[in-house]
Amino acid sequence: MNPSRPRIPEATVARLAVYLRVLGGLADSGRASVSSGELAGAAGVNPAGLRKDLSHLGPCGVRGVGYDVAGLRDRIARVLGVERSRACVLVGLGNLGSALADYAGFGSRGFEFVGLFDSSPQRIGQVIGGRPVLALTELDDVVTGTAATIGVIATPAEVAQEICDRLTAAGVRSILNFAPVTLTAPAGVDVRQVDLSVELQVLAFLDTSRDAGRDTGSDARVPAVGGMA
Amino acid sequence: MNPSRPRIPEATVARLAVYLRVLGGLADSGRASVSSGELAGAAGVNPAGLRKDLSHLGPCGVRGVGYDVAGLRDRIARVLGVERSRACVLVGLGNLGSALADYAGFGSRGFEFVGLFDSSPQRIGQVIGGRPVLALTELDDVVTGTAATIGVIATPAEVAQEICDRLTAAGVRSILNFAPVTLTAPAGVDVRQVDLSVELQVLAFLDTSRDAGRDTGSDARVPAVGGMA
DNA sequence: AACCGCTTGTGAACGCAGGAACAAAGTCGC
DNA sequence: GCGACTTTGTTCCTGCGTTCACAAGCGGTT
Repeated sequence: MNPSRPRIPEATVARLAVYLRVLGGLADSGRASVSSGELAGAAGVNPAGLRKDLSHLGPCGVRGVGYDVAGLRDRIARVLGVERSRACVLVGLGNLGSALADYAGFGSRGFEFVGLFDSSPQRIGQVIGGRPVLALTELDDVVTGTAATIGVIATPAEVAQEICDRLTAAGVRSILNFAPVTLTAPAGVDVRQVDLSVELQVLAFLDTSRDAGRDTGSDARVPAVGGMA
Repeated sequence: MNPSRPRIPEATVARLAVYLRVLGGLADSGRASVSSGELAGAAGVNPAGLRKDLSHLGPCGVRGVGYDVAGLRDRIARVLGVERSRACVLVGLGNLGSALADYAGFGSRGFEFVGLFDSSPQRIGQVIGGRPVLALTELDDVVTGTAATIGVIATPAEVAQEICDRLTAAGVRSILNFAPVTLTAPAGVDVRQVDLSVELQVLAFLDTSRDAGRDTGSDARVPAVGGMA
């Protein structure tokens, strides 16, 4: 209940980001206030769970009325640390990296790519998402110069660990890795892994077990797709 | 412990997919057997947890020796339902969709895109990842004709729900959604959400709480940048 | 053939997340 | 001004996931 210090469960943080997106949409459509039930419905979660998540921020609603859309949005943004723009670097501009660099969803949510890096001479100098692709040799200078603390790895798996080492050596402390390898990073560095094929394989398993499972399928397990992934 | 039927926790399924990837690498490098400790290290998990995960498949190791790499790999692949190729359709071939269509990691893990769809006339007819982009009007015929059960949505958020409806109406029962919206699907359809900006926001939160949390950072004298934003 | 070391598989405890029910609080209507 | 309704914030409880620790089993060695 302490508003800022006591650590918030990671699952809650992931949902807060979802609430933030929904609130942004509501604010754009002119809504002034919203109830927990409606917000939970739009986010795909349980209303009680949503209120519990918000309780980690301290009281921020008005009983009998609901939540102020803009106020709650700003409060969540502040807690998540996205109320100010954060500098990120992106390494690897193949298909996936280019998609990430050009993804408007990042810029609109407080993330700015201050450096795009690739090892291929063919890609260096290209402009993707409004920024030029730089050579890997400039990585260290850019990271230290911009004080970027977030790095995104979209390279082939073979070089991902090396890039991770260089990023951490340059001062990056949070890494989002799309390469299908398990990275090892020094203590104090957070690494989040997004493996697209893992997501598909989980789907395949659910599909298979549904086909084969006419016995268990009685209850229709609806796992309340909690889109954290 | 029942080898195949009793439902395996979803968290375990996700890790099994990671083990499968690691085992594939070990098999390629000629390794014949591997211990739980080594495999856990390569996958970034606890050895005891790994053994518990594998226990859901029934006994599949040899005490005192370890696990047979190829045998365990095939067994996991069979449980996950990826030992045979699965037909998938992909809707939305912007930057992200094109990256997905061209991502070799899918094909090598038992997923084949049997149909790429987009609404833009400019993209229809283009060949991406070896397959032509089709018009959305053909979606229903392709899904029913190929018996595809998995659909991937990489469209703008505005049309994602409509695509979801069309996919489920055509018979798709598993959906991987990259659009930043919460989809509602009929019961019996699994939806997994991958929101890239949510991942970054979780990183931002960890970063912020680390900056503010002077208690945890006891051991690491992080010289790094002088912390002026 | 028996011992010993190594590794798996499992049982138990701990902590955490999720869900439902209840009390507090504020607003709207009369 | 007062009552009733609405909605939040909290508390309890149930279940799951994770971790630790130990017994069981197999191979190699003497």
